[in-house]
Amino acid sequence: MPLTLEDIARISGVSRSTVSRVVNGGDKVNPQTRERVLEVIRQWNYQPNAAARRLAAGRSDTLGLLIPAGAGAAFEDPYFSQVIRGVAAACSRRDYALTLWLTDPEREPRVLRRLAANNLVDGVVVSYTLADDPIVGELRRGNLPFVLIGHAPDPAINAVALDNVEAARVAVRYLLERGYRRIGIIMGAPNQIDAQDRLRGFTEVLEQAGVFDPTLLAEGDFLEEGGYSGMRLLLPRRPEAVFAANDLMAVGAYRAIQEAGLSIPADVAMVGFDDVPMAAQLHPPLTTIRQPMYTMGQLAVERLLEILRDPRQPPRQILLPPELVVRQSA
Amino acid sequence: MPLTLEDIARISGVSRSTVSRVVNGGDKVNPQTRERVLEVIRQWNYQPNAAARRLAAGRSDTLGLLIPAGAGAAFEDPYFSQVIRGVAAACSRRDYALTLWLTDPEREPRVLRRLAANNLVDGVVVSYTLADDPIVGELRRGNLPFVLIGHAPDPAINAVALDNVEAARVAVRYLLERGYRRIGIIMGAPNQIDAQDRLRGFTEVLEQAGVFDPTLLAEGDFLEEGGYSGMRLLLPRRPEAVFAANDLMAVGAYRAIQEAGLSIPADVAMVGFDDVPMAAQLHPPLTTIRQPMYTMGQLAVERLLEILRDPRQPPRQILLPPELVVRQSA
DNA sequence: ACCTGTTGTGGGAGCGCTCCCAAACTGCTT
DNA sequence: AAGCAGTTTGGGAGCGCTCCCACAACAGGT
Repeated sequence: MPLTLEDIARISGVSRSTVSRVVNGGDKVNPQTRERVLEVIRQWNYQPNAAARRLAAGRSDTLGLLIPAGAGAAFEDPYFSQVIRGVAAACSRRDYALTLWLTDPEREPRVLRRLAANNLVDGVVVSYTLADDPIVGELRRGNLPFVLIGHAPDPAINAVALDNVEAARVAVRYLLERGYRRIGIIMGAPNQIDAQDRLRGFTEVLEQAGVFDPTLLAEGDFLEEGGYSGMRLLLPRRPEAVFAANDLMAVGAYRAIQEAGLSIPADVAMVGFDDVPMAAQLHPPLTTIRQPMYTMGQLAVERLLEILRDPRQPPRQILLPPELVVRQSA
Repeated sequence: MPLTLEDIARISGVSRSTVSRVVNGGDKVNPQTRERVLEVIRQWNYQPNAAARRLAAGRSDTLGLLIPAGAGAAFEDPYFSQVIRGVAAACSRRDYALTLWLTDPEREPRVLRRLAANNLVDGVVVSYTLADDPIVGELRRGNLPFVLIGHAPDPAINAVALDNVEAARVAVRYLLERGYRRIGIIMGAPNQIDAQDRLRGFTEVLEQAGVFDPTLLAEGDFLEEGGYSGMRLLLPRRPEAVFAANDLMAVGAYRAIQEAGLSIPADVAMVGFDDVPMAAQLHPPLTTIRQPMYTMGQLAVERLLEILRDPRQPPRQILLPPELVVRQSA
């Protein structure tokens, strides 16, 4: 049986309260007493019972990470792994536990309500990728502190994101500068908000340059497969360059291009999005927009902890600047 | 303020105990009473407080997943993402929460002790990849139910794993059958148990065939970079085929081979290990050993739940058969 | 000598549940 | 009419902590 606070108190000859103060880095404890108690704690390897603490204090020292992409196909995308890594690393550093919820989007509200009512977690980082995801409304209505990651819908909401519209602009401007005019896109899954944003940036720049061609739009799904089929559709239309809305689709696009006996970038130039680890390993190495998923995960946690410390803080959007990583595909 | 059991009891005109019974699918409740209470619960959207439940029942409905690979470099490997996915999916299906710990191996015992003393989790799935990881001893000494994933060190321990030795044999035998004789290996990180096992299987088969050549062993690290440098070392020794101890290194090896102006499999054949999603997308598509990480994650959770249901069950090792996926690289 | 403030400590109450045992009610037998 | 088994319900105790208030001890100022 694990020891309790009371046990430690008895052993070290003080009261429950004093031990509690020591454990919680309490303020008003005689240094000698503190030392004595700490020694006992060390010696007996006492660990406070988290459940009791939660119940009594209404605080769990646990954060949640909610990824509605589900355990489904979308999880192939290294994007989510990197986000998880970042969030987990930050939690671990801050001595918070991390509860992970990979849900289907439909089950999400249920999960959320459970989390909130429960003080299972003190706050939650939510990956926001689905356009019109009702989760945002749900979160606002609830009173569980949260930070969105991936998209910042509204300045009144805490979020960490890349400016996807601007990022797409950067990519397309670069292609224009390199002299490409017939520029196509393999779009992301249409219900994904990043996909919509990237398409918007893409369209905008090309229209301004007067070279927008709607026949060079191909639907995609953010997966390798969609990149492949998107590019197959695009190739007969002879694009000089193609912007893939994420790297995974760029991989598929490469496959289609190379199967057609064409070469990158001589016949078709490519720009991707995300800069997943694989991107640098492709042939030729992929020029892409870097999205610092790992860092975003960390930032989201830091922000969340700030909010927990001082709940009255005004909301803040942390928008990271897009960065173009030029390699050899464009 | 969220409602409590007591509130529901008052509203529906019964006692705390009765509501508790209803909530927990209790046995002895009058069907009409049950209906009435359920209706109130639904109407007021009552959610039991998990912390209180944990404290009172000593059960948390939460499983832990411990990955000592850390938030470090090793996490580049999709292996871990897939395991996480599998575990998360199974937990979600069984209505268990999942607490994720990506720790440095050194911090791991501390985490573990915290988990155990705490009833933070009912049980834990532990990724076992580091040879001589003291965690196994630690787990045995403790009384937190656990299942290892990735390697099964001992029939007395619950584990889900692939037989890595046999898997390597399968790969090498295949290469021999195809007529290759100068067969090299890019080994995994030397402190990883899978790396050792795979090397063993590799060596064994070649020695039996009388074609083992110790100059065709190259050190690796399970990362892309190590695959690249390993292959650079190997190439001057003119191997006809190379077995990479995981797919990520095969990617690096491809890069080295192609940079050298050689072709796969004509000049050098390649076999990988894991069958990560990327494997099928390489040029040429990689022949590899499939390791069903996602399934393994699920199986580990199922097994853990079995143990929780009946703690006196004899331990069981679930060993999955290796499967060679023949594509075009060998 | 008194009061005042400061520092350190102790213990009661309570967080929201589960578990257990006892009480109340039912329907049936003798 | 009393007795009994079986079913259904109620309430006390307690899980291990935190929070709050009370109190003890001692300093310094009047």
